[in-house]
Amino acid sequence: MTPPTAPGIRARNRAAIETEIRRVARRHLAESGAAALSLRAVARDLDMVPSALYRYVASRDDLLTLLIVDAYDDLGDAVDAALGPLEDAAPRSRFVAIAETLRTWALEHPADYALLFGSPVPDYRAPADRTNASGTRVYARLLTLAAGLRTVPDLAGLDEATQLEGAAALDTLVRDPQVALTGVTPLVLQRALAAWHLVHGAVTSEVFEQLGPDVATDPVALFAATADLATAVLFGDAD
Amino acid sequence: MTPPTAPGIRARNRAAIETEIRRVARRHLAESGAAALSLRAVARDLDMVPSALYRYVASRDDLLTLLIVDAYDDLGDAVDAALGPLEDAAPRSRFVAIAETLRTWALEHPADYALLFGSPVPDYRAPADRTNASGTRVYARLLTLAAGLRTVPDLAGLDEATQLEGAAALDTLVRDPQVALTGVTPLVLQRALAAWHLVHGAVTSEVFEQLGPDVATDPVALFAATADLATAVLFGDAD
DNA sequence: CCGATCAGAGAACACTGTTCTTGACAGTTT
DNA sequence: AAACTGTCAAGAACAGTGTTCTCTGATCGG
Repeated sequence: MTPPTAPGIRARNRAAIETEIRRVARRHLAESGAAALSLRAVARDLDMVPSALYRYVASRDDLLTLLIVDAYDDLGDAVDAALGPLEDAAPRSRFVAIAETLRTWALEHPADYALLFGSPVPDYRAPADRTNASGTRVYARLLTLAAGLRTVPDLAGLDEATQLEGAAALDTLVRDPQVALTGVTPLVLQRALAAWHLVHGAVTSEVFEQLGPDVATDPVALFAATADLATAVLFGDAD
Repeated sequence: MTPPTAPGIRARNRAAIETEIRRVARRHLAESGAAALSLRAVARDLDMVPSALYRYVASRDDLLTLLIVDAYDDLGDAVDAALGPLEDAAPRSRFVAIAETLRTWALEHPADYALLFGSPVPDYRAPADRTNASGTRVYARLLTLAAGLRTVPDLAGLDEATQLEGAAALDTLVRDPQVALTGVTPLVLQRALAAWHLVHGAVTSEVFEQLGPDVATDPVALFAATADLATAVLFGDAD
């Protein structure tokens, strides 16, 4: 009955259930947060007994890893989608696109954002071999933008020695062959990191409501100004 | 036997046990993180039965609130101590002092930092009436620094319209009488927030190792450069 | 000294993650 | 077609959790 090259009933069922688990788990994550993610609750939603879940997932931590990779990929996809139409645009508008995508995605998926960029889950370390590929996608995008820069804008009031020493601390990282830093100078990398930290700090503050709710009447405009500031830090009036 | 005005055995015991609970709970928090903070474990360490703890603490969340206030005050004290000798120093060096104190404190108390600035604990909202006083101390310090500024440095490459719109989003906040914003203009406030976000993003990235361990050979120098950048954003070459 | 108040103990309930055993079925091999 | 093998799910169990009772003493104010 089944075509000769078919995956087989078994394999197909397994794949179906695996995606189903992911789906339910992500829903639970969104609704109750990472710390409250319960295998039993997921199992209940799937009309399964808790132990049965262990056929598909090695442990709670393993499920968490799955969700982390999923979240990283979701964010990566969102960034790629935003960057697609801007392929030939100036680096600074590409940077702004990344920043605003990060913000939008974070506000839409606060639990996922917390999972990726919030406090680390205690006694859990994400296995690098499974998360790295997805986790570095956005950073890679950022680095390609910085790679085009040979110099860095000179802001009034900067202490040159402090800046140089800070950049020097990234020297070994720049030379690390594992990180594909296509000829970025330490100074540029330090600036790019700072720009990213600025964006990131702003998003975290808004998503986690660290300054309380409703700080700004127009959060979008406020963030646009912040992102604009970040581009000024990284690109100056280049382009 | 007991002096007439003595607090009485009961009251004294209670006070002693209350501080003891705080002490043990903070140790557990530091060792295992907020999510793993267990009332039963704390009780065990105090040679108490779990239910006895409920004479002193209304719930686990209540204990968490206690720890949050403690942490905020600890950070506030650290910042105040760092700022003390710099009373007459330039705002920019006071800003740097706040930034570096935040970083040092965060690295020394990562669990407390995660509690205050990391992902919010699910299904827990810190009761504002108990945390506000301690929670706003550092922000108040920051604002007094910004209050001296009448204008904001003009960075090359900034889009003026974007900046103005972003600042306008803070207009109602500036006018809010509840927040004692001693005459800070929206533009200055927006810049101050950005400077803070930059510092904050850098600290979070380092404490939570979001870019992996050992990004910089000299994290202190790297952070100094970041803080320097933040002062340039906020103060320019003023002072 | 006595009744009111409070501290702590102990048991219980409803949860959690995880492991082990056991029975049923699918897929493959003979 | 029969026998074997690996997979799946169920069920029970263990240790842990937060929380709420009830009950016994100790401490307090009058």
